[in-house]
Amino acid sequence: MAKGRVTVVDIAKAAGVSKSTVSLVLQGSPLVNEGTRAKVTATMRDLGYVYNRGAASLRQANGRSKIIGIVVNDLTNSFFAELAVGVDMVVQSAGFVQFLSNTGESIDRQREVIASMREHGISGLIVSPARATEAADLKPLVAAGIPVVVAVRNVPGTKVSSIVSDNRAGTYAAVEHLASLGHRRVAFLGGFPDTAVFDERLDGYREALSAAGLESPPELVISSAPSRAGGVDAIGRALSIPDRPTAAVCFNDAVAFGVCDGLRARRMEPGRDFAVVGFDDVIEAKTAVPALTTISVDPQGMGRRAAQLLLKQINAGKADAESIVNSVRLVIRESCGAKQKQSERKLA
Amino acid sequence: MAKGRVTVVDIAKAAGVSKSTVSLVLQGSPLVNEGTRAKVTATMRDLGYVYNRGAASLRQANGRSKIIGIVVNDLTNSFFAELAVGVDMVVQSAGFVQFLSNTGESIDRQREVIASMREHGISGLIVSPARATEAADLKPLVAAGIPVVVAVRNVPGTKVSSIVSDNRAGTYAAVEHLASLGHRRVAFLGGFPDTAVFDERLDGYREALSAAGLESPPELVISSAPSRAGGVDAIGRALSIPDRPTAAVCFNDAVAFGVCDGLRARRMEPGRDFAVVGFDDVIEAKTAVPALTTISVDPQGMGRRAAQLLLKQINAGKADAESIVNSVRLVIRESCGAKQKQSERKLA
DNA sequence: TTAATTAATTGGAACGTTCCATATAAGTCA
DNA sequence: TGACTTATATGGAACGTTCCAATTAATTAA
Repeated sequence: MAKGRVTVVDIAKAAGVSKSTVSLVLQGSPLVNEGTRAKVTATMRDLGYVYNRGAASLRQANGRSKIIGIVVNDLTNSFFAELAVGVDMVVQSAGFVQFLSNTGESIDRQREVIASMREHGISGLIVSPARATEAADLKPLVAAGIPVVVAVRNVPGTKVSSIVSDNRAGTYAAVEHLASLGHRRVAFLGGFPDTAVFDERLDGYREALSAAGLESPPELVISSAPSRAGGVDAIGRALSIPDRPTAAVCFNDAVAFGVCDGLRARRMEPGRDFAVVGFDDVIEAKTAVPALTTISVDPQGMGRRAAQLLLKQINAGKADAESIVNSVRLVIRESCGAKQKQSERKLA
Repeated sequence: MAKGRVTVVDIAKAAGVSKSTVSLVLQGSPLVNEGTRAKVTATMRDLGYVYNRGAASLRQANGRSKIIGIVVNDLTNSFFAELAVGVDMVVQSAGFVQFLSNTGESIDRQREVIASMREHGISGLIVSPARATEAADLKPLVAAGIPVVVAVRNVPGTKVSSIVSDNRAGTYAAVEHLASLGHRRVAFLGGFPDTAVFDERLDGYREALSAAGLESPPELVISSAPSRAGGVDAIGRALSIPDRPTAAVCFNDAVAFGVCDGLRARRMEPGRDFAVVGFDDVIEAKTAVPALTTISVDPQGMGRRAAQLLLKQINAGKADAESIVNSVRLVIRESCGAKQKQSERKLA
């Protein structure tokens, strides 16, 4: 029926007003008479008008759009998927829409998508950076006055806002808990040693051990891929050392699940024969058997907070870097054996 | 340093050519001399030029952009996250960028985000529709000539392209396999009965049973939420009926994991004491203990194919609906007991 | 009554790009 | 020589919106 798309001029013509008036209606300006407003909105509905945000933001000062970008390093990891969902929630209800891209830890891909997003005129960016992201990758954005918040992983040497979880406090609490259950040899399993997140978690583990008066021999920290397979591998090596650990705090939940798998493969039951605690509290942690004791970080909440921070900066116009650390909490379930100990105590 | 953003006019001025020439360079036109091209690209780099796609697609005929939209019903479900990743892959390498939104099964939210995406001028849409999505929700898009492909779930009565997996063949193969292992009472567990996907999977189950000469008493199909918790619930009910089933094909992997949990809670070992097969082949299926026998659907591949189909239609200009059904395959692991049977056979 | 105020509306210019038709320069052919 | 090509380069006009300054109409103040 229509030859081209319906524009404000078409609406104006049909409603018998000027395009300026239609524009005012579009923006909900109080300067327009209720009657005219009604007439115009009716015409818009009738003609099936769809707003052209591209044209709008072209005209608007400095081309600020209603688009924010979010790039994550691994969307197939449910932690980051949850993060994206959290961002989406607040971004959506603020009338923004999100460009989402997955880098799969590729720094080149990350560069590409960020460039592409800039071309599309994003007014802000949330990035969970790929490994080895440098400050230079984000520099042009901030130079152009585009607010950026990095999430989950920090980018060293960069002056942008960030939101990371309190990794140190998390593993500290985990070790403290295990020590209170009587464990004396606690391993740290999984993760790649070249990352800031790994270092922080390891630090918390070491601090808690020494605070509990326990030693932390280097052979008890065993790194591996931060995945389920990595966990299987790590527990295998952990159980082969002479003076076996009786408990482990794992780099993340994926590793912890792998550790459980590895234990079962050796006829050991996680929670009863060996205590394991994870990190992240992914959705499956609660329903797994045994339910995983872990450090809960609420990635969705983190995403929400990141988005709120970003929106604040977008609205403020000026973006002074702000770093927020997301507090975490130990949630005690079954895989650490605490529940079991408790029932034993009741029997005694 | 710069007061406003750098535009083609600035580049033209600095390079001593006209804006038209700059535009030609931008589009990689062969009409421009190599020398000028080099000079122009150099100036662009020097001045930190960033292309304004908004302005470009405003001018371009009918405002076709390099944006495609993807809306999924539940991004926290790794199946859909994988789907999105698959889409992202091909979309990215075709020079497009994706708007991604999560509806969380809310039809209102879906309407909002689709409207918002239209305003931003997407040139195509991939949607894994929320439950109860109607043809009317997609009608305006196709009327406007915007290619749409629905994935995973079909929307009845709509004339758009679709890509769904061969649900019937999947459960058929599962039942066939279980029957060949000697099972005579096979349950169908989990899922909501009001969906097309459920019906198709149930159909395949029934057909295979009758093909194997087995009966399919109604008490053996037990619906529940398509989640891990739903699985726990369903197996609980399944084991309480008089003539217990000895095997189950589950609505999806989440349900299957729940079923395994429920079995263990009753001191039954999945694979040994009860055969369970899932549907989807999520990443954890392979590494779980026991490894899950399931129907592999390769959501990432599905995403890739959906994106390819969409891009084809975008490039073709005209979009005749095409439906492709994604074939699935039974992958035999441990939870169905086949491996065990095999080793028993070897001993015999 | 006129002047001043308020309320509602409006035409044109601008945003950054692409497209079209035209222009220039150099080379080729009778 | 003049009339063609061919290879490059170019000024406007257009895309759909918003903003600004200006206009009209209705109301109030003096």
